[in-house]
Amino acid sequence: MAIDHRSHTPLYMQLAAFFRNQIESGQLRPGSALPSETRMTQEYGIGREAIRMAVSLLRSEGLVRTQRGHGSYVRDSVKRSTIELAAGSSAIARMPTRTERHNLGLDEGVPVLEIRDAEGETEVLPGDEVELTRPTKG
Amino acid sequence: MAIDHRSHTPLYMQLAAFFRNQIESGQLRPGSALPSETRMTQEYGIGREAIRMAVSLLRSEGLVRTQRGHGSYVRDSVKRSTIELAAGSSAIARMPTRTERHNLGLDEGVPVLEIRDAEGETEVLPGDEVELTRPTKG
DNA sequence: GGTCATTTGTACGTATGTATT
DNA sequence: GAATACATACGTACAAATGAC
Repeated sequence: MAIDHRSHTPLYMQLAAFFRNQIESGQLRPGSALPSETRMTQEYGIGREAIRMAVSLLRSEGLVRTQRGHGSYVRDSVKRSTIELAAGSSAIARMPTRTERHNLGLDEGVPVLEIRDAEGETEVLPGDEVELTRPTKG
Repeated sequence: MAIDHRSHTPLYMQLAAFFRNQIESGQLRPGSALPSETRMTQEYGIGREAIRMAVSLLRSEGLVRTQRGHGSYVRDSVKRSTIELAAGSSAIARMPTRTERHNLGLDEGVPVLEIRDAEGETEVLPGDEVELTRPTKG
C-alpha cells in the first residue's frame, strides 16, 4: 500500500510521493487523469485537505495541471523551441508574476526566462517551451 | 481597507494582492516579517485557511519565505553571480525536484537552471543566484 | 437553453503536532 | 517548561466550472 497513517512522514507527502513515482516511472503517462479528490479520500482513507495538499505539491513541481470542475492531469512536456542567446544578452530564471502567468498561459510550477539584450530591453519567455542555446562557432 | 468580504475576488487573493503591493512598492522591505497567522485572522477578520492560502501564493511567487515556528518574511533578493553560457551549451528553466531543492537549499518559488554542455553533461544551478550571460566578442 | 451530477475552489471551525524562542 | 508560530489533518458547507443530457 502507498499510505501509512502511522508514519512520521505527513500523509500528503506520502501521497505526493506515490503519484510522483508513478509519473516519473511512466506508469502515469502525460495527459493521464489523477483520481478525483473524492475518489482518493475513499481509496486512501485520507481527508480532502491532505489530498489537495498532495496535488498542490505536484502542481508546484510542474508535474501536474489541475482544471477546475474537471480534474488533475499529468502535464505533457511540450517540445521546446531553441532560442539563441545573443551576444551581449543575459538571462535569468524566475517565477512569473500573476499577470505574466495569465498572459503567457502558464500552468502552476512553470518558471519564466527573462532575457535582457545589449540595449537593456527585456523579454519574458515561457520556461517550459524554451531552450536557450549558444551555438558552437562555425 | 484591504479586504472586502463582499467582493467576488477570493479573500486569499485579496490578501495576497495587498501584501504583494506592499512588497513591490517597497513598503515591506526584504527581510521584513509579515504579521503572524493569528494576528492576521484578527486584523482582517479572515479564517486561518484563507490566510495560509494567501501566504502560500506569495511563497510560490518567490516573494516570501516561511520559517516554521518563526514566521514569514519578505525574501531578500540575493546578488546574482553571472555565469557565461559556453559555446555548444544550452540551458532550460524548470522547477527543482524535491531532492534538488533540498540539496541546493532553495526556497519555495525558486526555479533552477539546467545547463547542458557540449558533451551532454548537465549541471543544475539555483535560479535565484545566477545570471546567464553571453559576452560580446572582443 | 436549462438541469443535473461531478469535480475543483473557497472558507469556516477544530484539534493536535512540531519548531523556535 | 512555557509561549508563540507554523504544519498537518480532520469535518463541514457552499460556490463555481465543466460536461452530459
